Amino acid sequence: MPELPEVEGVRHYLDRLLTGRTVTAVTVVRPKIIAHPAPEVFVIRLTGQTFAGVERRAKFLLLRLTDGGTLVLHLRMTGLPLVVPTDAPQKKHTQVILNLDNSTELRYLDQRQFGRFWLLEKNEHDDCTGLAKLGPEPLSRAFGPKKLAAALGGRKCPIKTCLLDQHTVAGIGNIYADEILFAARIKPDRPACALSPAELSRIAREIKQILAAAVAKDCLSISEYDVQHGVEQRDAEKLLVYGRAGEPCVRCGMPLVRTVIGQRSSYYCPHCQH
DNA sequence: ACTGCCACCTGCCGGC
DNA sequence: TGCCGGCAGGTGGCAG
Repeated sequence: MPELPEVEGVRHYLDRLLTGRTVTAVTVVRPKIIAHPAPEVFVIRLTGQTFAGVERRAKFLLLRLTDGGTLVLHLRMTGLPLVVPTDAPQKKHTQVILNLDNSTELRYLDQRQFGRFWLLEKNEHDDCTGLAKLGPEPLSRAFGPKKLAAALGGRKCPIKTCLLDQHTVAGIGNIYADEILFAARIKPDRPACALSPAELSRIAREIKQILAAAVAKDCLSISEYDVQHGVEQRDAEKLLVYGRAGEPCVRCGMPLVRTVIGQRSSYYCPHCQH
């Protein structure tokens, strides 16, 4: 489901409802959701912990604990953490439950079961999560055209594939990759090594622009991340190309097309993206 | 090291 | 109505 902007919305939601709460009990419905440590150890170590705050790195949620440890969560495609009253009816696909000290519980739902939890100790440096290998955070000041050019190196694969590679830049997913390349007027299948410095600058600028706008919009509609419905809605009207094959391009009016790049659906305007 | 391809899962949708 | 293939916003691992 989520790319960086949606994960940021979830971060805000969890930070508001979890900070200061203590875990009174842990139920692991589906053990494979716990990537590290072993599920039994996970339960023992997490019980009694208090949340200090919730941060985000790329698409990872970092639930900081007051003892210096971190509960890491990646939602992958369909992960959905909800904080609900203890007596709320349990929904299908509930995978992990953390009871909290205020008669609420954090319920982790995940239809496709791709999401994962990791519980890291204060000074645990073993990177079982993959966090250490991530590329720069696209909205940080440290990221810009130079960083992008350096990360792309002379790679021959399509620029879209490179943007989806979390080692290049961290947090872009399939939808925003298409939106970014449309805004930068670059065809998604262009080999990264064939892009000019000016084109790379446009891409770097649009990465920041598109993601920042999406984060801002998500914060405004955070109430949409609704406990009742359990779904956050991406405003599809804001997407200019994704999912719009056959519709007229908002810039030139020519029909948008769908193709497949790196086994992922890709949408672009063959007339004004080069 | 890079690249392509598959696997991991469930559910939904359109076509026959 | 029902079955079947294709598709889904992510990533890790494998082979070449």
